[in-house]
Amino acid sequence: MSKDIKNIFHKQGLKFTPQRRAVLKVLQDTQAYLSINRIHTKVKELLPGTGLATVYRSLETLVELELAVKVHLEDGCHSYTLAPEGHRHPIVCTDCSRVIEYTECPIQDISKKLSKKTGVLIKTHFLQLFGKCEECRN
Amino acid sequence: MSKDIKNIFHKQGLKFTPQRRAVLKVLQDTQAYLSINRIHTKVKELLPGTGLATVYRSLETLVELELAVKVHLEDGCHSYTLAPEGHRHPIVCTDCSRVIEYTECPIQDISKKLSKKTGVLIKTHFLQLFGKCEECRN
DNA sequence: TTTACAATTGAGAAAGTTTCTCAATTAGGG
DNA sequence: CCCTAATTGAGAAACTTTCTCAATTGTAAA
Ligand SMILES: [Zn+2]
Ligand SMILES: [Zn+2]
Ligand SMILES: [Zn+2]
Ligand SMILES: [Zn+2]
Repeated sequence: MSKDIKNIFHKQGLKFTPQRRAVLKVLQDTQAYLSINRIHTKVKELLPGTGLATVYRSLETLVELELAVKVHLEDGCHSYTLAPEGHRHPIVCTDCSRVIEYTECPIQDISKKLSKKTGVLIKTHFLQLFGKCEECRN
Repeated sequence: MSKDIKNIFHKQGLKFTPQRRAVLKVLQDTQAYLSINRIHTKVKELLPGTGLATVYRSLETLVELELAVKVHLEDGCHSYTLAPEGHRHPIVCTDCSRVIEYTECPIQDISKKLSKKTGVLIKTHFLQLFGKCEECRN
């Protein structure tokens, strides 16, 4: 597993540094959207002394490698989470920010229709669902 | 038309100031996503001397009144556009940032199914489609 | 294992974005 | 035409993100 990820870095001529490892581990261990500052805090628990700029740079790298995704929350803050495998969309609990992935994409089916109808050649889409999870409803 | 909008402000005890008028007009005249700075520039053409903070405040007010919506672009910058009537989703041209609205929402149909499946009571969703418009493909 | 080098890091400066403060101005009801 | 609360402009302040550079460190090759 870790070997695979290591290779993803090495194939791009990138180093698999402790800092990048730590950022990735934080995302893996937290199935939720995390702001930069929360990621920084958690990373420093694993690797004291890690700088904020490094967290920014690591996240940028992880997104380029498609190991993480940048998401957009309504309050305006950018957050990050582990990249889903395959084509998936997140359902986010607005209370606890837990993320549940789901695989049924209703967009792909209608993309072609919409392209014809609107004249816009649709390439990508961004979809997030928001709600309240079971635990938070008690 | 303008009377209606005026009333929306007055019903909330808000003033329909020249600055707010100008911000709204910029959004109305530009069927595209606009960054704060571009809005500020265009507003100053209509109303020289308008401060940046006022643009921020006006946009916040317009969003509260549901006359505008805040959107999220992949490069990270927040932008604004005129609020769509009813439930709609935007198709954004990644070249010219023109916005085409479309009304067929594929999410509402499957919300209930997903709620049962995942245990998350789905309340809202955020959907943006990206592509290349006819003009930009030439 | 050791060496060599390009990639990466931490620290702080710098740039950019958003919010806040407050005196002066103004829209709009009466 | 007043009065008053809402709003504004200007700049400071707070916050977020990027940049710079000397020092460090993974990693491939020897
Ligand atoms: Zn929850
Ligand atoms: Zn999809
Ligand atoms: Zn276009
Ligand atoms: Zn919808």
